[in-house]
Amino acid sequence: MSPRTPAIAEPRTPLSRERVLEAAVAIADRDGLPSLTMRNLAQALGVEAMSIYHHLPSKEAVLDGMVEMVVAEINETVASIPPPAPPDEWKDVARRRILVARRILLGHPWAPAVIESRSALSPEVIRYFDGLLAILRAGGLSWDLSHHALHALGSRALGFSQELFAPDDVEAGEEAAGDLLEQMADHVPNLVGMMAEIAHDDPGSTLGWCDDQSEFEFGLDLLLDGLDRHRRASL
Amino acid sequence: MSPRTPAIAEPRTPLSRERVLEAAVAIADRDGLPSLTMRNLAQALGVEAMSIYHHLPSKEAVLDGMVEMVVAEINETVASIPPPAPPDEWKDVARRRILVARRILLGHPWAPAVIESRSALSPEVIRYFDGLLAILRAGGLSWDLSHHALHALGSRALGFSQELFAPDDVEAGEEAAGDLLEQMADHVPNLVGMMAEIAHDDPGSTLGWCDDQSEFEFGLDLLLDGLDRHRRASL
DNA sequence: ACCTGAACACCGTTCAAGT
DNA sequence: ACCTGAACACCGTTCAAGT
Repeated sequence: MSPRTPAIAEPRTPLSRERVLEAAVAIADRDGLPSLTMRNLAQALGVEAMSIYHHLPSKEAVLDGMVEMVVAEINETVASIPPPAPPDEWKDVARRRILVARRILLGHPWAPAVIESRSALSPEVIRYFDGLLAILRAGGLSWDLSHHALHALGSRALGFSQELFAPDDVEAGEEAAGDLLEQMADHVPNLVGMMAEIAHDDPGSTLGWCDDQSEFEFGLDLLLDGLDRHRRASL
Repeated sequence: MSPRTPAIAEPRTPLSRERVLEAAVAIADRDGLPSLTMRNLAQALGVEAMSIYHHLPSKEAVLDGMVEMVVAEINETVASIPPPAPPDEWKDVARRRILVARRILLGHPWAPAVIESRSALSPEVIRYFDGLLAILRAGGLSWDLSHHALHALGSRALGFSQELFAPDDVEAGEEAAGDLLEQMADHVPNLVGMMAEIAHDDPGSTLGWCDDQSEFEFGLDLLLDGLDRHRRASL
């Protein structure tokens, strides 16, 4: 309109690797991973799909970058956790670190699957494990035991454990589970018994009867306690 | 050639759900999951892609069926393992069952990822867990502890734990890992130290320095031992 | 009932062209 | 240097048609 308005039609902030990755994370967070297509991503950025390839070489690179983004957030957050003072505190410090990672990952439900699908190792993930390793060492675990510990914890170290019975729609999932169990009741007497017992102890919990958070912590403590027992046995 | 040869041009065995799934498993075993396309699968069966939809409603259903196939094989194999006699043997029986599942899964490298990607629960997987639950109960674990145990074991109960540092090409992966660590040496002193120590203890093991099988067993025993301690504590 | 061919609505990506 | 439009080589799947 005005005479000296630059002729450029709304160039806005120029595209960049950072902006692309932020938009990608936002789409996956909001609409789920299947909605993350190159065309979709471009549209969110107000740009054509092919423009992205000027900043990232491929969609795989986009996924790699998204993981970096999330794990970088984890690394920044855990950096403020103080290191263990007496060796016996290593468990609590490792625990806190892992639960912080978990809290952040809960905001990015797509992240576990994507992290596990990466065959290349990511610098940020490596940094995370290096920090955890520092805690194990400070806690008095040998190099060998620390190595075993990283493997034993696996993705749990990053705060997630891919649940085998995790329907994407909780309500429909619970109903389907109920139907299936009822239908197979004769073939799966133990599962039927278990569910009956749990429903008895905690009525009204047939829906959402598993608390993911406390199940995660139970498994985590099982591993941390076992590792600490190994440590004490080797003193 | 001969006069009374039926006019049908080599109909062979008619297509069936079973045949489709067997072919699908074979393709994924041999060429990897990305090679499993509907067109590819049809070609292996000597048929057009659309013919498959007469026996399976979708590709998702094909993947579901493939999981059923593999876990059914596991269920058949573990069926011959005798149940625990004195309660204290439950750990060994559970261990044997899980390692059998693992051995079978090793023949189907695509299976872990596909199993974890299924949101619907599979009858064969449910049967497997029901059998494991029977062992836990026979071993004296309470319903509640058994429930925690299933969650804590998670996919480990089926014999796999998705490794975070698992390159698809081992040789290239090890080299890339070495390069990356060297490059980030200042930022990841603990990992560098760990690798140096392990290389020192066991020279010539820089390549393939992690024995997946023994790492799996270490983590498994950590969990089983912890669960058994809970059991004894509750007596 | 079972299978087919063509077509549709998507993908990620290459390439030559624009500014 | 950065972005675009058209096109390519794939996907899974629908549909009308064949036997």
